Amino acid sequence: MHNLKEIRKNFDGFKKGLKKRFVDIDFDKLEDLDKNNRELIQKKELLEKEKKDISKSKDKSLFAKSKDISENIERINEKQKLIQKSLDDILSNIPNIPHNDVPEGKNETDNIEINKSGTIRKFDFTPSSHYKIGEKLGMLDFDLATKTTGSRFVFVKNKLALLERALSNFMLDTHIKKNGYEEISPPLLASEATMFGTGQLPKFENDQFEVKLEEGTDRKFLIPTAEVILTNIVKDKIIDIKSLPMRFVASTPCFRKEAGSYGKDTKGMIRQHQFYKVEMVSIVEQDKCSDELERMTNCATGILDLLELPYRKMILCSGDMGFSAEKTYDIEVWLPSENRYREISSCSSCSTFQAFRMKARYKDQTKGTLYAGTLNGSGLAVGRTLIAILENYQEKDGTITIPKVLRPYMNNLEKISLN
RNA sequence: GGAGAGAUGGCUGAGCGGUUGAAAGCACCGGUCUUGAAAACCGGCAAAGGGGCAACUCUUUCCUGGGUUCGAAUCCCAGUCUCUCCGCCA
Repeated sequence: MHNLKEIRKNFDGFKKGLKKRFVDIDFDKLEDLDKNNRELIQKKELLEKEKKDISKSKDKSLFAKSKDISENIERINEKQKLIQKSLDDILSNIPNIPHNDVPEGKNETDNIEINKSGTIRKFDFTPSSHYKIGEKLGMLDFDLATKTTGSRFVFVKNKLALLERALSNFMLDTHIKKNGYEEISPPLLASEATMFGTGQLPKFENDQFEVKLEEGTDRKFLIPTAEVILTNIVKDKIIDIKSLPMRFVASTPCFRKEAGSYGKDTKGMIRQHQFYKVEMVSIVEQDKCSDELERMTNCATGILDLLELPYRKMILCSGDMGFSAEKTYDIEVWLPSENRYREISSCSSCSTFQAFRMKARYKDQTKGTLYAGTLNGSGLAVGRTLIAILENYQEKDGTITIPKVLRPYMNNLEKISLN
């Protein structure tokens, strides 16, 4: 969320920054409400002062007057709270302002490739899709998931289940031992406030799975990504600057409704309601965001390098970025069956956007109390990594060669085959 | 599920109707001392919001939301969370 105080200082700059996002915001209304709000606050404070003075004087003759003032304050307060609420409603639905580096563009077609890495394998047969391979091996079962649960779920079985687990462990180990992240095994449910903190609420409620609880109790949601719960570790906190940067990593299931993606990637496990993802989160001093984003992105691509999977790095255009992001790199892995790259990781700097929502701050010696910078990135999406391995490491006979770095995690198994 | 106890600043913790934004300690920052460091001593140190070019100033905030009162951290009600005991269950 944006700080109204900062917006006020440079309203035109604010408008201009958001123009890149192609969002429809009633700026005039925002400005009006703010002006109105401040007038009411001033009125209220004047009366409050008067009341306070009477109370301090303990002069009984003034008590009746004080009561009058109280009523007056109450009236103004009602009005002011209403305006404040409209103001908050508008503000909490405004996305982050794109960083200067971010190219202007409408949608994913305007994203820009930064570089490619790895070699694309030449097949002497037509490469099969991951779901065909998986089903033939009897280790991916979509029909069974439909029976027990519904669409967009999958049973991963046998050696592929082991591969999935191996991938999680391999990624976690790498980020923990090599990249300095602290391992976390977090709750998979998040409160409403937590979901607000990272920006999933209020605007994207439709994408979230909410858990049904007794009426009147606080709402809870299945996390759509560990980013939500890891980032909120610093919610409502004044962080000791010495503990920055903080880096967390977790492997968790993620739950998404995928509303509005009907007909998109209906086959296979590219787009599921539930999937495992290894997520990295960094909390940094606010001026360190850009450096940390590069570092984090390298942590993500490092995994692909080790797995020897070909990929490319994209910078997202303004129109394709997530709500809370100021700058995002997508890492796309090569999928032979589709003959194209598909997203396998997304690393974003959210500048102070989430920190302001969460009230996550630290004290800087010269600059006072500052909002922290928050970053998140997949390192990597485990389900999609599984797909990439199935497709890139498939052999003509339907078997899968296991990448060398994963073998220690799979009892030194070298190949996945029917037997 | 039954019975209690509690929630105060970065942390620990006092206060339980009237300059209490809040004692004390720790942490942190500045200084004196020291060859340097430690210790000791002195000083500083909450956040959010409003006004002001600024110095500064005002308001709010002691879990959240209501209420009582001229006045609430302190009393009442509701909610959230934490802890202890009993029961139940991984």
